[in-house]
Amino acid sequence: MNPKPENQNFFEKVYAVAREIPYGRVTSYGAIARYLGAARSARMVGWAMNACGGREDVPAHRVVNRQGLLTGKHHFSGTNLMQQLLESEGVKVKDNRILDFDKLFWDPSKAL
DNA sequence: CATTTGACTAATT
DNA sequence: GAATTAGCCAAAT
Repeated sequence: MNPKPENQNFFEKVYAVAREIPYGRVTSYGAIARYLGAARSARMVGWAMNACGGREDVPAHRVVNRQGLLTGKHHFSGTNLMQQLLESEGVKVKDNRILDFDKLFWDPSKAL
Protein backbone atom coordinates (compact mmCIF):
# COMPACT_ATOMS: atom_id res chain seq x y z
CA MET A 1 0.00 0.00 0.00
CA ASN A 2 1.18 3.46 -0.62
CA PRO A 3 1.92 5.71 2.34
CA LYS A 4 -0.70 8.08 1.04
CA PRO A 5 -2.80 6.53 -1.64
CA GLU A 6 -5.41 9.07 -0.59
CA ASN A 7 -7.15 8.46 -3.86
CA GLN A 8 -6.82 9.64 -7.36
CA ASN A 9 -9.90 11.62 -6.46
CA PHE A 10 -10.59 12.88 -9.85
CA PHE A 11 -9.71 9.75 -11.71
CA GLU A 12 -11.43 7.45 -9.28
CA LYS A 13 -14.56 9.52 -9.36
CA VAL A 14 -14.54 9.59 -13.12
CA TYR A 15 -14.05 5.85 -13.26
CA ALA A 16 -16.83 5.36 -10.72
CA VAL A 17 -19.27 7.34 -12.80
CA ALA A 18 -18.16 5.75 -16.04
CA ARG A 19 -18.78 2.35 -14.54
CA GLU A 20 -22.27 3.50 -13.62
CA ILE A 21 -23.13 4.10 -17.23
CA PRO A 22 -25.85 1.59 -18.05
CA TYR A 23 -25.55 -0.75 -20.97
CA GLY A 24 -26.40 0.76 -24.29
CA ARG A 25 -26.11 4.28 -22.90
CA VAL A 26 -23.62 7.06 -23.39
CA THR A 27 -22.68 10.27 -21.68
CA SER A 28 -20.50 13.26 -22.23
CA TYR A 29 -17.32 14.37 -20.54
CA GLY A 30 -18.94 17.59 -19.41
CA ALA A 31 -21.83 15.71 -17.80
CA ILE A 32 -19.48 13.62 -15.75
CA ALA A 33 -17.33 16.59 -14.88
CA ARG A 34 -20.38 18.52 -13.80
CA TYR A 35 -21.52 15.65 -11.69
CA LEU A 36 -18.15 15.57 -9.99
CA GLY A 37 -18.41 19.23 -9.18
CA ALA A 38 -15.81 20.18 -11.75
CA ALA A 39 -18.24 21.58 -14.27
CA ARG A 40 -15.50 23.08 -16.38
CA SER A 41 -13.12 20.22 -16.11
CA ALA A 42 -14.50 18.14 -18.93
CA ARG A 43 -10.94 17.77 -20.17
CA MET A 44 -9.90 16.27 -16.88
CA VAL A 45 -12.47 13.56 -17.44
CA GLY A 46 -10.92 12.81 -20.78
CA TRP A 47 -7.54 12.84 -19.15
CA ALA A 48 -8.72 10.39 -16.55
CA MET A 49 -9.87 8.16 -19.37
CA ASN A 50 -6.46 8.38 -20.91
CA ALA A 51 -5.12 7.03 -17.65
CA CYS A 52 -7.74 4.30 -17.61
CA GLY A 53 -5.22 2.11 -19.40
CA GLY A 54 -5.62 -0.89 -17.11
CA ARG A 55 -9.17 -0.13 -16.06
CA GLU A 56 -11.22 -2.47 -18.15
CA ASP A 57 -14.17 -1.69 -15.96
CA VAL A 58 -14.22 1.79 -17.36
CA PRO A 59 -16.32 1.79 -20.51
CA ALA A 60 -14.56 4.73 -22.03
CA HIS A 61 -16.27 3.94 -25.30
CA ARG A 62 -19.51 5.03 -23.66
CA VAL A 63 -18.08 8.43 -22.98
CA VAL A 64 -18.10 10.84 -25.86
CA ASN A 65 -18.08 14.56 -26.34
CA ARG A 66 -21.16 16.72 -26.17
CA GLN A 67 -21.97 16.24 -29.81
CA GLY A 68 -21.95 12.49 -29.50
CA LEU A 69 -18.78 12.39 -31.55
CA LEU A 70 -16.31 9.64 -30.84
CA THR A 71 -13.48 12.06 -30.45
CA GLY A 72 -11.49 9.65 -28.36
CA LYS A 73 -11.72 6.71 -30.71
CA HIS A 74 -8.13 7.29 -31.75
CA HIS A 75 -7.07 6.26 -28.29
CA PHE A 76 -8.56 2.84 -28.69
CA SER A 77 -6.87 -0.05 -30.36
CA GLY A 78 -7.51 0.05 -34.04
CA THR A 79 -9.48 2.73 -35.74
CA ASN A 80 -13.09 1.76 -35.28
CA LEU A 81 -12.92 -0.37 -32.16
CA MET A 82 -14.79 2.21 -30.14
CA GLN A 83 -17.55 2.36 -32.71
CA GLN A 84 -17.80 -1.38 -32.84
CA LEU A 85 -18.03 -1.57 -29.07
CA LEU A 86 -20.91 0.88 -29.08
CA GLU A 87 -22.64 -0.90 -31.90
CA SER A 88 -22.13 -4.10 -30.00
CA GLU A 89 -24.19 -2.58 -27.21
CA GLY A 90 -26.96 -1.56 -29.51
CA VAL A 91 -25.75 2.00 -30.01
CA LYS A 92 -25.89 3.05 -33.61
CA VAL A 93 -22.85 4.94 -34.72
CA LYS A 94 -22.55 6.69 -38.04
CA ASP A 95 -19.45 8.47 -39.18
CA ASN A 96 -18.00 8.62 -35.68
CA ARG A 97 -21.25 10.10 -34.42
CA ILE A 98 -23.78 8.44 -32.14
CA LEU A 99 -27.28 8.23 -33.55
CA ASP A 100 -30.15 9.14 -31.23
CA PHE A 101 -27.55 10.57 -28.94
CA ASP A 102 -30.23 12.56 -27.16
CA LYS A 103 -32.08 9.36 -26.35
CA LEU A 104 -29.00 7.41 -25.39
CA PHE A 105 -27.57 10.22 -23.38
CA TRP A 106 -27.26 9.18 -19.77
CA ASP A 107 -26.98 11.96 -17.28
CA PRO A 108 -25.31 10.92 -14.00
CA SER A 109 -27.06 13.68 -12.11
CA LYS A 110 -30.38 12.36 -13.37
CA ALA A 111 -29.47 8.77 -12.76
CA LEU A 112 -29.09 9.50 -9.09
C1' DC B 1 8.55 25.14 -9.44
C1' DA B 2 7.19 26.62 -14.54
C1' DT B 3 5.63 25.00 -18.80
C1' DT B 4 3.01 22.01 -21.71
C1' DT B 5 -0.68 19.25 -22.76
C1' DG B 6 -5.04 17.21 -23.32
C1' DA B 7 -10.42 11.83 -25.19
C1' DC B 8 -13.85 19.47 -23.80
C1' DT B 9 -17.04 23.21 -24.48
C1' DA B 10 -18.81 27.54 -25.70
C1' DA B 11 -18.28 31.65 -28.08
C1' DT B 12 -16.51 34.11 -31.85
C1' DT B 13 -15.00 34.84 -36.67
C1' DG C 1 -22.59 26.63 -41.25
C1' DA C 2 -17.71 25.37 -40.70
C1' DA C 3 -13.32 26.68 -38.73
C1' DT C 4 -10.79 29.04 -35.22
C1' DT C 5 -9.87 31.07 -30.65
C1' DA C 6 -10.26 31.36 -26.09
C1' DG C 7 -11.26 29.75 -21.43
C1' DC C 8 -10.72 25.94 -17.89
C1' DC C 9 -8.51 22.95 -14.78
C1' DA C 10 -5.69 19.45 -13.28
C1' DA C 11 -1.91 16.04 -14.27
C1' DA C 12 2.56 15.07 -16.63
C1' DT C 13 7.24 16.47 -17.94
